[in-house]
Amino acid sequence: MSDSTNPHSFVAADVAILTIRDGALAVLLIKRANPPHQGKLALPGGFVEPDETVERAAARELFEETGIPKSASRLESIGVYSEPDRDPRRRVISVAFAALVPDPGESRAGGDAAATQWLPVDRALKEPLAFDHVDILGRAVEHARRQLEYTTDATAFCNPEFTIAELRRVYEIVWETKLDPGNFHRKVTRIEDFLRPTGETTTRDGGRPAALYTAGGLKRLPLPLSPGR
Amino acid sequence: MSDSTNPHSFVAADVAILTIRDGALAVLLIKRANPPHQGKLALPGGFVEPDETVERAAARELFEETGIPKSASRLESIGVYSEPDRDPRRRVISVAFAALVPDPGESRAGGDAAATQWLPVDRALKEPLAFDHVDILGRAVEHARRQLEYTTDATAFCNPEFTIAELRRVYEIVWETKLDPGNFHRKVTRIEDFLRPTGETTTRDGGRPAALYTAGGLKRLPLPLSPGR
DNA sequence: ACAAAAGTGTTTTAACTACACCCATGG
DNA sequence: CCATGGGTGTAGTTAAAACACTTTTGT
Repeated sequence: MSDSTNPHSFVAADVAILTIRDGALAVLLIKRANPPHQGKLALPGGFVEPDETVERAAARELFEETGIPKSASRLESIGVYSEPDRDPRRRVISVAFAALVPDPGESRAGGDAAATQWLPVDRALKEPLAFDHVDILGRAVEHARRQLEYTTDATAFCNPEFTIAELRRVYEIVWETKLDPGNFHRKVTRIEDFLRPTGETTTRDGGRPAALYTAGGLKRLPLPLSPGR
Repeated sequence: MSDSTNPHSFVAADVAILTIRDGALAVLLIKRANPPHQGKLALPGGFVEPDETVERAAARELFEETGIPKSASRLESIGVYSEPDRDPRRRVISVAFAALVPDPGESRAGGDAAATQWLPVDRALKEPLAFDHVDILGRAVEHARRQLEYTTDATAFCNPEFTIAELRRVYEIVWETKLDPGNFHRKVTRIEDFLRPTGETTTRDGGRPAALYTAGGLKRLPLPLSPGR
């Protein structure tokens, strides 16, 4: 670490809160009330306070906007955005996060609901988002797609108890593919500690009752779950 | 982005410069000349200047300490370290990078050579490094191990022209495994755009002349190159 | 009874492992 | 000629893809 002139910055945490809604990957956006970029859509975010880490700042934003505690989601750092002029008023370095959450439904617990909305990501990416938030969102989506291959993060999109078909739909939507139900079932149930059966069943998806599962302790898949090959 | 009180910080870029030396994964460490942690070993790093991005700051550190330009290495962000008390004197948020570079040999181009040294990572991880640099180094090594599975980053450890066996040794050292030479050869040569044959051969590793290759344009492997399964 | 979704069995196909074997050089 | 590492051939094993088929519910 060398000496330098005046190298201090504002550090912000911006969060792409992703969920699956109406059969599509969606992101929570807020309408900015103040300049810069007043009135534009933006990712939730805020400055990192002197006594908190960037992760805690991101978790705080997540909770404020959705009421979802960090423990019920997957929150991952996806990059640092530090172009000197990315904020027109002053130097702000942003640490970007992706949060994968279950669909919270129409209502949200906290935040000023009027100013927030869920938007399918393919539409959100065409919006003129504030700052470089289009870049951040793009990377968040890319990150989510890859994470599903190598980790158990897909379960973060599901309710605490879910069926294998619900989990499969997560993969199908995020990867934009069709997966064979039978082969998928075999594949995920064979992986040790990925899914923990509850013993309960449900018929909420119609047809034969499906076994319910919760996420097991596994975080990284021993073999990648491939989108297509 | 909400308003807040006094949320500005110093932002630093710290770089774990990794290479393969004497058959082991090694990291470049500097001996700190000034407090805090004076005299301790640390990763190269420095504050981000007002007109540069964190990536550029990391590339600058890399060049200053090794003389290696960013283009000849793989430089990747591996995380943000922001515990409020990680620097005892003031709030410093560090953006950590891993740089994968070919072995530069005994001499180094820039930097004050006396204060820098290469250390095998397993030894470095037992040293009392400054700040939270042990954590950063650990994550850098973990990152490198995973990157080798899914990307073509292994070529960054090799000289511009390398043989397939030299590439194989990179994998064997980083993954601490033995790989079958024949199967490895077939596997990597079959992947489109991974390796570009130069037409030249070398006998520098003994035995039958080996074809020389340069890195192709591919960045992500279509199928993971697995360490063991 | 029928539709719809869950879950299992079976055949085919592709990939990986292990290891034998040949090739081309230096000494 | 022999040692050394480069590279190819090949048989056996294993996993994945495709898809037919059985199971269990709601209506």
